[in-house]
Amino acid sequence: MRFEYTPNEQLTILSKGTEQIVSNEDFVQKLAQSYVTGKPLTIKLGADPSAPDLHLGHTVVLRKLRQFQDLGHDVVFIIGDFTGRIGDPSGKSKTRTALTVEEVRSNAETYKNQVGKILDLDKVRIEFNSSWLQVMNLADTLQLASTYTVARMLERDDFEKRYKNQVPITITEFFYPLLQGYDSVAINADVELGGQDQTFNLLVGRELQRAYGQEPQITMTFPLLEGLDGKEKMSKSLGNYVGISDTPKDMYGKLLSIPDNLMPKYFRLLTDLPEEEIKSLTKQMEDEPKQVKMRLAREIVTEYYDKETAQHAEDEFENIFGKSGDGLPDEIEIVSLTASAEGVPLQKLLVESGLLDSGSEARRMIKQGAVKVDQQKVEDGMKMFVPGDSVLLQVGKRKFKQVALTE
RNA sequence: GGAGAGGUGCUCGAGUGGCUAAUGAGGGCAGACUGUAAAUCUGCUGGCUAACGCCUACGGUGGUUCGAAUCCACUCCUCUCCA
Repeated sequence: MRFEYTPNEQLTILSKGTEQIVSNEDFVQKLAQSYVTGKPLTIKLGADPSAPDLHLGHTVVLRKLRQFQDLGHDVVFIIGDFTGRIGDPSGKSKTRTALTVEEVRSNAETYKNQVGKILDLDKVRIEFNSSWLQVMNLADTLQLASTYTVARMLERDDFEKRYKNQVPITITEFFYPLLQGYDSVAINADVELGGQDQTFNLLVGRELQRAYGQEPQITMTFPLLEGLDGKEKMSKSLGNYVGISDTPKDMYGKLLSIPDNLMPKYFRLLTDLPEEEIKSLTKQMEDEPKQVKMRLAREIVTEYYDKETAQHAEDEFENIFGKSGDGLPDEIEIVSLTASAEGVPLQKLLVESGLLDSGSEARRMIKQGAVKVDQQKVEDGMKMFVPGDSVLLQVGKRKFKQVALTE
């Protein structure tokens, strides 16, 4: 095939937003070589099979992958159905139980649907790493293990930390980087992408490829995206994420709640705005932080939906939280519940409607003045509601339910 | 294999017989202030109950005791040192 962009142009596009590329010279060379031979590079991205809910944190890498695609390179998506059984040691994650074949399959399907919002699925090759890892025998495994030393393993900072702090590390965890690296060997990857926290694993891939007689891959890592709290890496388990399947309304609202200092980073990693514009927006932030943040939210919502939807989300947001609005979203879920003639007390209703999890919590919330009925604060948990009543329940600023009671 | 240390609520971490649903910090939630930002202040943060109160909880099982997170036995798990 013919590449539209020269190696240098490609390099410029592809380098943008990266944290680190190992190594730059090799990358230049690979790009040049593929340009000359007309042979696309094989770009690898590994995916965890257990978390099919993609959030903006994932999209940083996916967006880059899309650029590779647009430039004419081959993207290989590896579903780590086998490595998923070990679980990447990086966090506090404990060894996970093996997923069933069906679970993996259905997760992969979900994944595909979501990834399709960013990548051109027709041009993505999907592989399951169980297809080569499952069949390795002990001899193969030992050979793989012999390519790396304990000392080098302990270079990985989280291993080092845990070792120092006397936190257990299992041998299988040492295998994780090896297996992930072996994936690169299996598909003969030219470039592997990953978050900054994946640096070690990606580099192991290079070593293994060398050991198996291949040209080492280029590793391209990206800054980690902090979540809504502005501190921790965006993740589902921490609840500080914006899912790419979130409703426009949620997406918009969540984005407006990020700490100010995160805005430039979000613009840079999550939108296509040119650097100059991001700079000027950063400047504008000093005087009109809210305007800039609204722009950010609009940009991102537009990316996953469209302009009108984003505008609509903004209008609604302003209506709920703005000074002029009536404080209500335009769509409120309606719940029908039954009640006996003597009625149901408010605190029970809050639980039955699904707004709160337990009666104790309901009592607490009421006591703290967080509960409103038809926009009026109510502090009596025993306020009764009878069949025929239809009321708007609200807890805090963002939880609403319209409850209709029947006999 | 031997010796020692340790396993407490979402997390860290105090607590060595009753006053301990368990100090404190972090996190989270809610209220005030705001731009659903930051900072700050306040309250809440196992479940059931209108409430009094009741139930469940300190790795697991069993025991001592009027009473145990705290003592004993066994057991599982982790770490350190020695081999």
